[in-house]
Amino acid sequence: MVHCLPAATVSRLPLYHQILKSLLDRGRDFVSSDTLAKLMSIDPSLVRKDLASLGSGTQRLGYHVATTMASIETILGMRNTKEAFLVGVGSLGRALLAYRGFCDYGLKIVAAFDTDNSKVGQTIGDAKVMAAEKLPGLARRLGIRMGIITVPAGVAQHVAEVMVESGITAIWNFAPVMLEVPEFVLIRNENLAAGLARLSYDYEQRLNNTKEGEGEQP
Amino acid sequence: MVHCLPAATVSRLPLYHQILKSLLDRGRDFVSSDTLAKLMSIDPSLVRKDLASLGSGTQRLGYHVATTMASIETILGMRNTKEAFLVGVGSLGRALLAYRGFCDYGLKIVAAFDTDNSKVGQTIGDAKVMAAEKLPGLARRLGIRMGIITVPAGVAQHVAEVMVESGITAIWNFAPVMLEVPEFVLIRNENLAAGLARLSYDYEQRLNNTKEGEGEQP
DNA sequence: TAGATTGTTAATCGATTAACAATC
DNA sequence: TAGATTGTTAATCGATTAACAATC
Repeated sequence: MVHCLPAATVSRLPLYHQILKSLLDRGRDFVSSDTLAKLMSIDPSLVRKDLASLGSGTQRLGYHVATTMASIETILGMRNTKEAFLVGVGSLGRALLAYRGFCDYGLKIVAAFDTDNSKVGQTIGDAKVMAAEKLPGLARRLGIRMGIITVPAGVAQHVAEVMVESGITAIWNFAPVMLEVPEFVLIRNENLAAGLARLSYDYEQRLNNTKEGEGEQP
Repeated sequence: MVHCLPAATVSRLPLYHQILKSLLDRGRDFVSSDTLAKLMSIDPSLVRKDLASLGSGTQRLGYHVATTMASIETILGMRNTKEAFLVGVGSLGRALLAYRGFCDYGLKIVAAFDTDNSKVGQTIGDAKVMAAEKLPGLARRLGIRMGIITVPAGVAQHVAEVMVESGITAIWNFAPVMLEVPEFVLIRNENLAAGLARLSYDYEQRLNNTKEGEGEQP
């Protein structure tokens, strides 16, 4: 393996990228670990450690914005186009199909699938909606390796199995289910409700603290 | 503070909840830490440690599905309704408005806002779309504390500031920007592109490994 | 040169795993 | 009772922070 960065570092790279992009847009050439750290609410030395692995720092000046962005893009594989199929043309599926931003990350959704025949034939974004049963044949023919699941929880496991049988080995899963798939299949769960629950917990927590704080005052 | 669970535990609670729900649907009364661990691809002792804080385990039998779910719901504050405003009725905003699942988590999106007048007046899900300038007044009047941002990156910071000025203290942010807000404001970033980047990295990584593996064979 | 800022090492912290006694 | 399974302690691992020397 050329790069084998710590998992925590990898999950911060997209955030650095995002910030660097906005700095680039504003015409900044260099940025310091301190500035980045403040924007991300983390420690400056963590920024330095993360970016040291990219080897793009310059003492006294900081990090060159464009170069650092480019390194991140390479490491994350944003520059290699990955063609994907999406299954489940509900409101979330539609939103993902319509979103233009993913192509910056090398993702190209080439077709969408749904069991609802009234949706078949529509075009959303760049993708045409097709009948679900056409997926296996097309996936094989086009050599598709990535699948996006935006179906309801109840059918997601089935969809995942069909995808795997059709040669798909990386799944971006938006259904709130833990999919059971063979070990060689990559899964990335994007559980919106889990994110909400997290926010909800912190919210609750703060309410309780405030109440207690009030109670403690004499 | 009554509960102050480790951050890692909190982020797993929604996943336990999700799995327990599907077990309940299938009529299971009890489940062991081993079974849960397998479904989540984590260590059984981690499951026991997480759930011990809920105090719902029964030796020899495992965890009572319904009771454990209920505890999680209480801890995560899923049972308290939180009224929210959503700003940005694009395709993602529409998807969130249309999604029925959030009310299980205590979230009720009571209104949506957009600067595009052609969208004003529409009803999506249970929410009516209103003109953006009405947000501050309404938020104050209704005592809204939670905001959902689904606008493009470029205007997200501005929207966040308006929200904060209007009394909103918890923000669920879907725009790919790190928002700068006062310390007392809770932020939960839901960065889809970051998730994609993560999957993309693992995908790339595997490709490289495979290639190297092949190369090494004599 | 002096000063700012990186890169890197050691120290700390928190999360996960392993092991096993407690118990239903 | 014997066996299964939790709860909990100690050990390990990985991630973050603090400190500072290297350097442009």
